[in-house]
Amino acid sequence: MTGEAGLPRPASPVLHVDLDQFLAAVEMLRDPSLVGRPVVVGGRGDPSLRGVVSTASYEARAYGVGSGTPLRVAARKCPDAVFLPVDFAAYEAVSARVFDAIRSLEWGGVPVLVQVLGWDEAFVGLGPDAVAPEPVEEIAARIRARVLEAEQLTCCVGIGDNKLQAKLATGFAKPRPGEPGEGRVEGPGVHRLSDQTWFPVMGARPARALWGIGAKIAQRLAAIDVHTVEDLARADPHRLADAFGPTTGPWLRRLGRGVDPSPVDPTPWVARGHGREETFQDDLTDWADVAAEVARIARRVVADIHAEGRPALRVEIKVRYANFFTLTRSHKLPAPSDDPDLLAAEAVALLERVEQGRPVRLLGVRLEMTAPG
DNA sequence: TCTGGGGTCCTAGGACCC
DNA sequence: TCTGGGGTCCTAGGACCC
Repeated sequence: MTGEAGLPRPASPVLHVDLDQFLAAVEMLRDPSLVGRPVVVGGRGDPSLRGVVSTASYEARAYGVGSGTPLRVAARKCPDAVFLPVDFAAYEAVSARVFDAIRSLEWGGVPVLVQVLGWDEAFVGLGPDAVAPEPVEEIAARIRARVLEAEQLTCCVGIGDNKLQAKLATGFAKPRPGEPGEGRVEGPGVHRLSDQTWFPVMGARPARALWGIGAKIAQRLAAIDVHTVEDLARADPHRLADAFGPTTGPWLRRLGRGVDPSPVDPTPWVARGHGREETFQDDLTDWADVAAEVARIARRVVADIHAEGRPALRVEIKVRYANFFTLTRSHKLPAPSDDPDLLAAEAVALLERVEQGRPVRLLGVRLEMTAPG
């Protein structure tokens, strides 16, 4: 069986697992007194500093605080919230254990395939030739039970005929924030979308609801009179290709029709590159400081790529001025290098290609690595 | 009330080459 | 006379997602 692009298609349903309020939930496990309270995890955990919310607990979401809300705004909307800093190492450790627990599950006598998407999400599926004997809803229930048993965390599961459908189905399974002062309102925990229910459920929803369509693409679609998922499915493919290009156009059309030929790919993640960026609490005005900070950040990134054992092939810097205007400059190296002095000097040299003298709010350095192996 | 940090992929224009 | 046309590499920026 082949999909639209001639790629193998999942023969069995796909599941998407999404941990509930993950960062806040980990913090509640460490400090049970937080349970039931509005908890905001983000930045340095100090709402008087620059930063945004990474995860808000459902109690905090009831006050209109969500991912991406500036911490200062969150503190105004929900003054009683507990603010906590992002603890990368803690979430990574719990996340790894959760997905290991899911990987230990079998489905029809065969280990499941797990494709991790981030700290708190994964697709779960079977190989292309495997056939699941039991109803997929039973697997969903076993995943939720295993995650709860192993790590005392709750999660939701979406089921679909492909990854796109499974990912969107999870949204219907999720709890919702209640009224301010209340806790969460439980959702069903599991929801299933399929080729049969795609248009009845999704057709009238805005195209923006699709995974991969953001505000900008939605706006450009509206300009060619495509507003809903069904509009997108019915749109003239040539018109989409003209407006969005030969790759993005057909991909948008597939999104509208609920088609996704990509398999669940359990191959461990290999980063193309690593970068670090830093927003300064006070804008930098002295460009000697700017150069020194770029060199410092570059050396940290070099340490990151040393951990992978792959040299850098391209150096990129990012400069965000106080007015939020942001630009990047990059340079391909004549030969791969992992030399901290050389790479820091390359990063600093790129500063010569931006306008200097204006106050700087953020600096970033990114190193692209050679392919592994 | 200002707007994080870590990534990926796609597009588009110019350079350069045949 | 007017100024090919395709392919690839490099760079900058845009858009999206978690």
